[in-house]
Formats: sequence, C-alpha cells, structure tokens
Amino acid sequence: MTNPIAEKRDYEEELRQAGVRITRPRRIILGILSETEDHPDALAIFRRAVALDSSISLSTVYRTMKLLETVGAIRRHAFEGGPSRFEQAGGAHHDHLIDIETGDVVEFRSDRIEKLQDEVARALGYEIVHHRLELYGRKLRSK
Amino acid sequence: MTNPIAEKRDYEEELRQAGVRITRPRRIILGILSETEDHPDALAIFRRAVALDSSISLSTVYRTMKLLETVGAIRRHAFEGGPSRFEQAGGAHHDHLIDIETGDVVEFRSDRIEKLQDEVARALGYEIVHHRLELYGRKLRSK
DNA sequence: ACTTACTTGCAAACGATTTGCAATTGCATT
DNA sequence: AATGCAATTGCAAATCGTTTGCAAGTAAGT
Repeated sequence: MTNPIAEKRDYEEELRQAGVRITRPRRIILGILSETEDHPDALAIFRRAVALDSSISLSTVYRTMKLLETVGAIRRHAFEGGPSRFEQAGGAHHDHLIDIETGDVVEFRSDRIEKLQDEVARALGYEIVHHRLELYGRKLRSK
Repeated sequence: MTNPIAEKRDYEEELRQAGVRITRPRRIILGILSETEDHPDALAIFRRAVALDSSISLSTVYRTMKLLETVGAIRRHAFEGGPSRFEQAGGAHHDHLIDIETGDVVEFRSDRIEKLQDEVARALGYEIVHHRLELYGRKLRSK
C-alpha cells in the first residue's frame, strides 16, 4: 500500500496468469484500486479513471469490476442504501463498520464473533457458506 | 399468528391510531402479512393480493410496504442478490440465516454476538445505531 | 506487420422501486 | 344517507444502479 507501483505490477501479473488481457482501461482501473485506501463505488472509480483517460466509459468500469470480482481480485459490498462499493481482496477476512454520518468504512475482525456464528449455524442445522456482518454507527464524542 | 383475524384487527387499529386510512388494498395486504410466516418480497405479496382482489396494483403494494415500514409495522431486509423481503415488526430483535439453496430464512438471536458487536464498535470509537448480520449457508446433511 | 479473438464505447435494456397525474375512495361532516 | 375534500389508487412513465448488444477498436500470439 505504500508502493503503488510494485502493487500494480503484481496485480497485472496475477491477472495475466488468469488469462486476462491487460488493456489501457484495465491498467488505469487497477492503478486506482491499488492506490485506494477507501471503499469506492463504481462511479467514484469512474470519475478517478476519467481524470487519467477521458475516454474510459462507465460500462467498462462496471465490466472490469465484475471481471476482477470473478477472478477474486476484489470484493464487492452492498452496504445499506447505496451502490456497491469495492475493496481489494487478498487481505484477511474482516467485517465492516459503516459511519452513518460520513459513509466511512472501518474494517474489523472478531474471531469470537466468527466462532459464535458457526455455533449458531450448526445449532440450526446449517453450515455457513459466507456471511455479512455490518455495523452501522456514529462516532462517539470522545472524552 | 394462530388467529389471523384477531391479529389483523390489532394491525388495523394500530394503523388507524397512526392516522393511516384503512383502504381495501391496505386491508388485504395487512391480512396477507399477518397470516404469513415467511419473508415474502413485494412481488410475492402482490401475487397473493391479486388473488384476493384483482384490481390491486404493484405500486400500491410498494407504497403500502413503505408506509408500514415508516410506521414501524414491518421490517425490510435486503438479502444478497434478491429484492427486498419483508417481515412483521414487533417481535424481539433477531438476525437471519438464509438457506442459499432454497431462499428460506431462519431467524436467530445471539446475545453473545450482540454483546461482542457493541464491544467491537466501542473499541473503534463508535456506537452502533443498527446492524445487519446475515448468515448464508446450506443445510447439513443430518446424521 | 497480420490475424483473430477479446475489449471497448455507446446507447439501449434491465430489474426493482418510485413517482406524476387524473380518477377514485375513505371518512369526517352534515 | 348525501356531501366534500384530502388521502389513496392504478396506470404509465421515470428513476437508479447495473448489465448488455453491437459495431468499431485493440492486445498479443504468429
């Protein structure tokens, strides 16, 4: 995350391996994703992309996001109310806390919660394939 | 849930109190909701409603659902992939486990998970306003 | 450089949901 | 029971986020 160039290179190689052509729009979108710390939606990515190459279309952004998703390079989140937002895959599993005032997303992980989820599911006669845990909250006015 | 008529009556009274007119379509939709054990989407409600009064429109179903939601009589859930699904409000808080093969919804409640969520949020400097916890799984082939 | 399949941009289609509008209806009032 | 008006309806058209058909453009193996 501190070295965008190295990150981007890996990304491209990873995709080439998956049989994906590296085109100009894709390179640009990948660059944006690898430099991004937040969870942008398609339109935000599109806006940033257009700034680098005005010929890029929103459809291409959507198509690329879908491609990256099926290849497993990114993850899509449909938080309440808004459009899908994306994040790079590859990190460890985590859940999200969404600031309902700013839309900011904070990632967190609780093994204890994960474990309890499994227990609950098993008790109901199910095995979990995946889950969605989103906390919607507001910042505490700190002391 | 065993006495639809009594349930429906309460429902109507509750709404009248909230200043909502009881119209024919609304009465029908309320009847459907109070007899329903599952988590139907707008289209499913519409289909059941049309069977009782063919003049009811899908827009009215949507408008009524929105109305009931703001009045607090029902709750809306946007499970992954599909349209919003609804359930009567009023019961205790619970989360959902969705059978990814059948779409069936199982309600559950875990105070331990709730508690951990609060702890996590607080540790991050937030207070939870609401949350969404959905487990997507498949039935265990029981012993 | 040549070819061919993969990608693109554009505009039109999409599914779920909402909305403008003119016609209808609940219900408080006579 | 008849009246009046605001609330509600059905319909069609609009909306939002996203996907798709198509003809033109391009990556990359030869």
